[in-house]
Amino acid sequence: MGKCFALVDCNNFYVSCERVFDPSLINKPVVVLSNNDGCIISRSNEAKLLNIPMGAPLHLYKNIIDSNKVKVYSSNYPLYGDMSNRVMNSLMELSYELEIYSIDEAFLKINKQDHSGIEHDILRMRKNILMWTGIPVSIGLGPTKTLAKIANSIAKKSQSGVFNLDTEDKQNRILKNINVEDIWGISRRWGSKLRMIGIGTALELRNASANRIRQYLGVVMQRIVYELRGISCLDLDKILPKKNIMCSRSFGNPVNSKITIKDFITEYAIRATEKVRNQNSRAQGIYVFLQTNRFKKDKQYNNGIMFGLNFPCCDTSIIIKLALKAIDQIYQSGYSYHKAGIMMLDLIPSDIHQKDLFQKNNYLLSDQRMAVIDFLNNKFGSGIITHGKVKRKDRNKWKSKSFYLSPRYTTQWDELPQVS
DNA sequence: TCTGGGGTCCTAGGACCC
DNA sequence: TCTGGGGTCCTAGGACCC
Repeated sequence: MGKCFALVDCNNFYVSCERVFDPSLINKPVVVLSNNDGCIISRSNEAKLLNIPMGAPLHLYKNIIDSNKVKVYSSNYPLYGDMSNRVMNSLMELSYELEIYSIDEAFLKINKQDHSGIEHDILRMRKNILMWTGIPVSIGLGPTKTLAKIANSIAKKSQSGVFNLDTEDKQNRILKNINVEDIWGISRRWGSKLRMIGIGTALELRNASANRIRQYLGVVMQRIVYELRGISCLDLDKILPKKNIMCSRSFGNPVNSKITIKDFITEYAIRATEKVRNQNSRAQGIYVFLQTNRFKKDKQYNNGIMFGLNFPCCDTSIIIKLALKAIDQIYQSGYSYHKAGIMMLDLIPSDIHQKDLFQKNNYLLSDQRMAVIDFLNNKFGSGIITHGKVKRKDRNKWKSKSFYLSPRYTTQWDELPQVS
């Protein structure tokens, strides 16, 4: 018997997190918004039934929301991140190989020779996750990741929350009803290309000539064909450190002052560098960008600049200086800015030291300083130790909107301890 | 009035090298 | 007069994911 993959997907994850801490939301239509309260990015089943689409701008659905008393929440990432960790930890219970694919999804690889007990184990795991974390999950099983993904979409609609797409019989039956656009890795563009050559369903794609598909659409699509046939081409991805790390946000209100933009970019630089240190990396370059609002008819301006670093770096104060220099170079007065961001580029492991002894010593001091800051922020709440540049004054005026924010139930201190 | 914030991989083409 | 062929690295852009 071959491999078996499982895809575990938290049902309506952000909504489910809110429901854990406010059970009155159960069985009611609920939506969670993107940063800045712009779009709807998570919907309860009840909200889906009201035909509120994924990614819909909130303002276009105000009427439906009001008339159906849909509960609306701003996104609360500290809460969702913490709940995600709890779910992922629960998944380790069965000691299958695990790949955390996103905040609300994970693949498992089951290497047992005998697959007969799997469904039972998986059903029990699902029950435990619900009991331990309060989050309902759906689990799809299949001989490849792509088939496990499809199985998951069936599991979501099933009573048990688990579906195994193991036999050819089931595969024939299910794939016939899956549109190509709904296959993992295929979206609108590729979908319409496939339709142009008469392939509209997963079954038709599975039965197509792999070589012809490769010629026409490349290796990625060819792999999908094999995956649909049950020949595994995509293994679990090891949790590799990220190669780039970004921090960007749109502002709550248009900004035209350079000072304010610098305040924001400073914040983003602090966050981004923190994330880089968190995965024990250093950046070899940064990219800073600034944008006006493309949905408005205002004068548009959109620019970014890249700086290489002389040596790999994860020191916040150095990155801040560079990011501010970048703003000096790309900022143009006379525009209403809407969004800015910083990307940390070409990350490499921090233990790759430069040979130069002098540099190494520099790292030591900087690394110690950063470690202290990270430790205190971690222990006493993010932002308790910060860098002199961040000005709190007037900040709320441009801060991302989140009118509907729930408490950070699992991570917030009621009172911050005093640090002198 | 109001439209998210992250990431990945692959390919084609140019520069450069022997 | 003749003006190869193959390899690697880098970058920009396109496609996808949640």
